[in-house]
Amino acid sequence: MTEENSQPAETGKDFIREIVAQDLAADTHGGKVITRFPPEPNGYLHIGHAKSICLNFGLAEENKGSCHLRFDDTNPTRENDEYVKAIEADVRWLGFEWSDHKFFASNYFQRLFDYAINLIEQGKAFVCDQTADEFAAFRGTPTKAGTESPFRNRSIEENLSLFKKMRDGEFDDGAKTLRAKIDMASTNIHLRDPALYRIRKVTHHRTGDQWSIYPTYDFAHCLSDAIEGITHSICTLEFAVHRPLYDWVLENLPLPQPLPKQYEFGRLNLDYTIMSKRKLLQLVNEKAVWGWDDPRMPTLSGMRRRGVTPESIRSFCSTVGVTKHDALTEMALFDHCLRDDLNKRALRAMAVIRPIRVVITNLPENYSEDLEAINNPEDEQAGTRTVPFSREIYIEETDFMEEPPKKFFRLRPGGEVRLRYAYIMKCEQVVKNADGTIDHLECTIDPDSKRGGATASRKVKGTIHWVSKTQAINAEIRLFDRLFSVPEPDKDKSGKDFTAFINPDSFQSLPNCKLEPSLSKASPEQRYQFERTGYFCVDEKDSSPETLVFNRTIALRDSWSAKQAKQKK
RNA sequence: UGCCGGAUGGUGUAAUGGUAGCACAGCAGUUUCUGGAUCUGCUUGUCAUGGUUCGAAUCCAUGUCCGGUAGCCA
Repeated sequence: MTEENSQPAETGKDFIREIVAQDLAADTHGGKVITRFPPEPNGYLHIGHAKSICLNFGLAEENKGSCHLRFDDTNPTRENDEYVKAIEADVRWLGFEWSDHKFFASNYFQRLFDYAINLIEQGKAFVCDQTADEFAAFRGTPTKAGTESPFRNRSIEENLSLFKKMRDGEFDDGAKTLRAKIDMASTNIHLRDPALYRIRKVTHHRTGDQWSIYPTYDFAHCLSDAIEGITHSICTLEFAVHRPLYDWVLENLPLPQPLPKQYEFGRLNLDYTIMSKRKLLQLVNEKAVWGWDDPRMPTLSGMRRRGVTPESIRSFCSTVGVTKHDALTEMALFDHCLRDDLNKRALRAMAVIRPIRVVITNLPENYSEDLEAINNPEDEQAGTRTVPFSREIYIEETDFMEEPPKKFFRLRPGGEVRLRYAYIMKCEQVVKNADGTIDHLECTIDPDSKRGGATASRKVKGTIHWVSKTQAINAEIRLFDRLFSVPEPDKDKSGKDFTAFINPDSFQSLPNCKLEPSLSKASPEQRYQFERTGYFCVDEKDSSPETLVFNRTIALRDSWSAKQAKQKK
């Protein structure tokens, strides 16, 4: 990561960096900063996770500490190894490395079990026979204290024996739980004797059938942090009410000091998309998208496939900052970070997405010429390339209008336009098919108007891109738009499901695009700007040398069509 | 209704008792062989009411609004 990206200069630290700096100054943790990114392997990572990854790994990097990648795999019913693999790949792709600090909560199952025994022995945990419904009914309400479970005062010996039987699979799923004995009258519901262990006779993706009981998040997470010597345990706002329980568990067990401390920040919300793993999974399962890596998905794998760069995601995360209140960030901010990065790194090329054929009548039949084009005006190192020019070319359908509006600077009957890197061209004739559609255009060029030529400096308002017909390569180009048609699809006032707002026009395939020949050797990692159109990359899954498939990562800013749209309104 | 948080332009953020700043978006220009990029300028803000203070976005009080929280999910 470049330093400019990681911290905006001259602006204050966010509140978490402030705390870390204070802890360092006060030597609270012996000068160490150890954070962790703790995904549950039950889905793919999305841009919201990227915010957390950048925070946790960034904090470690900035303070010469370390950040652990820890899989929070305490609920085997919905976790699996495919997700573990995908999560690792995504974190690496984002540009972060955990070296040998890869952990699984499931690695601690035995120690967690021993800690549970310890609590029982202290009389601070008990085995409860209540059903889930009874559990809920006895919990009380925010205003009414709960009622103690009738099993709360079992003897330590009985608890010990029962808990071991739970482990040994002697009871059915849900028949019993291990609960902390805290305070059924607490104003914080999470302190009303919360469950620590539940029975789940399910095969775990790592421990197999070794366990029939699994620790809850509240028991496993804080202890995992303590076991790993985490100094700052950073999570999202909704866990703030769990913090007293986090502290209670740690303070009641013999653990190395100082204990880790939990801090909460506001998760990333982006308009026109959703950030819930459950809902993203629903889109995948209901085949509303092609999969987790659909280019329209806010997942890291989807964004990668669309051509988004990890650098742009990091700069975006740094731009949105870290605060304690929930915010809804505009996608436009992300778009800006994306374009900003792509503009610097993308190789320029010419591609015609919706072709019209043009015959240049004042050129001989087999005319062919090589022209020099700049690969990236933002980066001289990128050099130049050769683009073939000939008697027949393709231009963009949208670059020609028979009856253009005012200020249309492109081609019109009798009008002139500059062909990028080539000649000034005049439209002489529109040749139509029997049905009235345009078959092709007949044009002439000014032969002295090439760069350096006698008439090169003639003022022509518009410059358009083109591709030589004989050397053109065919490709499919896929255009993507936002997945949802409203800013907050999961917050509908009338109670409609988020799927009701899926944008039906979020995907469009153009199968007959014409590309300049240099694009034949494009690789999925290389980002391109198709001049005047947008940023594109080869689809990592569906493209092949025989049939190239490009994805549009994002369109170029387009002040012309923006103005047109406004005038229509 | 309890408890826990939070509130700075349209959006995201900074200012840690001393000139409310930055970025995005928007608007108007400049420039251009990409209607991209660049560059310039502009509009818009401290939730409310009191209090403390020479001075308050910042401290105090009260209120308002918003979010979280009542899985054997994380």
